[in-house]
Amino acid sequence: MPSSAKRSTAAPPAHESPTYPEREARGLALWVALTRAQDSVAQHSAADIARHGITGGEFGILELLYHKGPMFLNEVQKRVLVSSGGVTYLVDRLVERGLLERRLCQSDRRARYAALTRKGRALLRQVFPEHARAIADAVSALTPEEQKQARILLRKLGLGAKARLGPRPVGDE
Amino acid sequence: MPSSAKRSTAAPPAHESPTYPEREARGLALWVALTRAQDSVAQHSAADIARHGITGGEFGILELLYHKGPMFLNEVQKRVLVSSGGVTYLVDRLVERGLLERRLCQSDRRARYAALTRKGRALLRQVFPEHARAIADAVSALTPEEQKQARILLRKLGLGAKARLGPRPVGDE
DNA sequence: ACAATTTACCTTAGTACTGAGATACTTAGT
DNA sequence: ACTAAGTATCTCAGTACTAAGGTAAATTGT
Repeated sequence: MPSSAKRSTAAPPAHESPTYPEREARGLALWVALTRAQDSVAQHSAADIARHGITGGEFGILELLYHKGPMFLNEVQKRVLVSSGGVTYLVDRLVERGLLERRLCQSDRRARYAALTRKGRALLRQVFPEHARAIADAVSALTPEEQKQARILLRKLGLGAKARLGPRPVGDE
Repeated sequence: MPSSAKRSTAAPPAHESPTYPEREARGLALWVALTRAQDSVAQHSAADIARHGITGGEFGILELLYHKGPMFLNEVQKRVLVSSGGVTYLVDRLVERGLLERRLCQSDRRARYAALTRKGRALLRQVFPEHARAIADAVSALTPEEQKQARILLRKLGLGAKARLGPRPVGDE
């Protein structure tokens, strides 16, 4: 039964890992934990969403419109984590399924806004509470207090990291 | 200059958002903060890595082998967040670039292990410390104490969520 | 009024994967 | 030895995007 134990007699040679200064080690450990946690919860989310034949990106748009109401596509793009081409692609697919409508803006003919159809609204009214429960279950390893604390820390982390993205390093290099 | 302000006279109608029980609202807020934070830091990581013409997945494998030494491909697959086909694909590309070698296992001819070439090791020796600094910068909105706390919470969250994935809901539907 | 710029959205080509199934080998049982 | 089952890896078709560039409409400056 120990199938790979036998093989390990021929396993690659041992190896010494380099070490890093405390600041770097701390940052890396946080980054790894952050990615692993996100991935695990994302799998819960995706599994729940997939039951309805929708991808995460599609659900993001549906959910946004369900909660915030009809919205111009450029505003949609700012709020979800996909590119502008991605919004077009996702909205196309949702329109094909009859969950979403594109409507023209009268005062600006470049602009369109997206709105849920009755069918889309009905779907989300049914699906979203279940989804919320699935997410709440997924994060329930943390107590309510810990969840609040984690949210505060993550918000600070996320906003800080985002702010550091824009300003290009000028000067040396 | 307020370009979209004009348009908002024709904007979609206001809308009432549904509300949810506290437990769900808390979980969703945490999930959003988690995803946003991960995305922002991931952009720092990707930007740093891209300077060397490598993707995140490729870097993950290189970094793993750099720190842990040669390893069987199935072990690699367990440690990075990609599928088995993905590992093959990524390793192929790294081999093509001369950064990695596939070696046969003598006692089990099904198995192969991957090892950095001298060139790969040299690349990572140069690149990884910079990368560690980039990540440390990206998360530096949190104090060292906050980073530790966040790491602990995220680890608990991630492991808990992962543990809840396996057990399939048996029974109805 | 007219060119230049900006903004909004879409199209196209390409990328980095995933998932299912195929292949090749090993192990266990008879 | 032969069969069955298990494991390690690869192949290939398909997916969900991204990035760059294009078109149309609005805005600005002259």
